[in-house]
Amino acid sequence: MPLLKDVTLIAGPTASGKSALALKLAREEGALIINADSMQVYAVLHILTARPSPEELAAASHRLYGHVHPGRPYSTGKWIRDVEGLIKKENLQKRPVIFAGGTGLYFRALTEGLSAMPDIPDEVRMRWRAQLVREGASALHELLKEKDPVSAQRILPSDGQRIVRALEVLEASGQPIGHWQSQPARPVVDSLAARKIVLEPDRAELARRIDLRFDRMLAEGALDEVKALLALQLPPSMPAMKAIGVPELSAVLAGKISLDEARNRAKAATRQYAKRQATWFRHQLSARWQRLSA
RNA sequence: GCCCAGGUAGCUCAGUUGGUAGAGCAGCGGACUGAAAAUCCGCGUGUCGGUGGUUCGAUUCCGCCCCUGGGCA
Repeated sequence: MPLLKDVTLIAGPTASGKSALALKLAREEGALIINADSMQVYAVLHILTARPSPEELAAASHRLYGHVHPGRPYSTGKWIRDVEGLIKKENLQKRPVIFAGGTGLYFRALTEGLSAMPDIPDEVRMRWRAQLVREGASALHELLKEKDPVSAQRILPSDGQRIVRALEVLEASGQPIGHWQSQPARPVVDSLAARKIVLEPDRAELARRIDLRFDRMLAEGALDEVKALLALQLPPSMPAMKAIGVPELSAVLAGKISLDEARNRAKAATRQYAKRQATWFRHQLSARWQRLSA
């Protein structure tokens, strides 16, 4: 599949105004907007993930928003395959496309590709994750040292998630994860031809916007949204259950903390998330990205 | 006005039998190849409310003052 050429990438921390910018450009250029945010893919969560409003959705074509059931395991790999499917199905080589979102890894997958790796059977994945919960990260790290010493050296004994990933890839494929990661990856978009924009707003200003936005989310019915999500009875380890605001508001519904407490915690969690995003964009994106302080 | 309890990091508080202090949270910096809104690493000097006194030395003991709660009038 040829690389997509007529592409705009808009990255930025949460609440930085990516969606608004994407919408403006899309209307000027007749472009299609594709979501590059790992949480906005989930159905049910539209308020808490700050998905575009119905009016915004009507003002331009949007794809890959809310298309995943929160109980379905999703991943960067699935997303990039969804993108490739869209490109084929809608013949996007012939149309300007805008990717907007806050998930740095998704942009990397777009511009550099993901190394081909085998799918991990759900059974294998669930088993290792359960073992992580039971035995803790450092015990699994000991195991990894025996089975895949190269990875064990690269991964800290406290980093449970990466340890489990290395173990499951090894079990499912018979090869260490490093073997797969050294395979050449195939990008999806032509990074040199693309217009690449990162929004980098002032931290204090961003914090103000985050506060206002979370208050607005509550006013718009975020609590009801969490109720609807909880009604699905998903394990709390599912990614959708970890969206900022979900654990906090669930605790309110369970009578464990006050709404005010939840409000403060969710705002703090959002600020911390924005900081991690800013760090990623600062160091992981190439110098060829245009950085807007707005 | 009197009595009691407080006043220590941005917040909540611990502590120093006198040798200028440390937790949680917040905040800041960083890592990042299929859960990435994830996962993980690192960073703690602050007139210890003010001012006098005792002392080699006071945030710690004593006096006075200020502030915040609560009680009594």
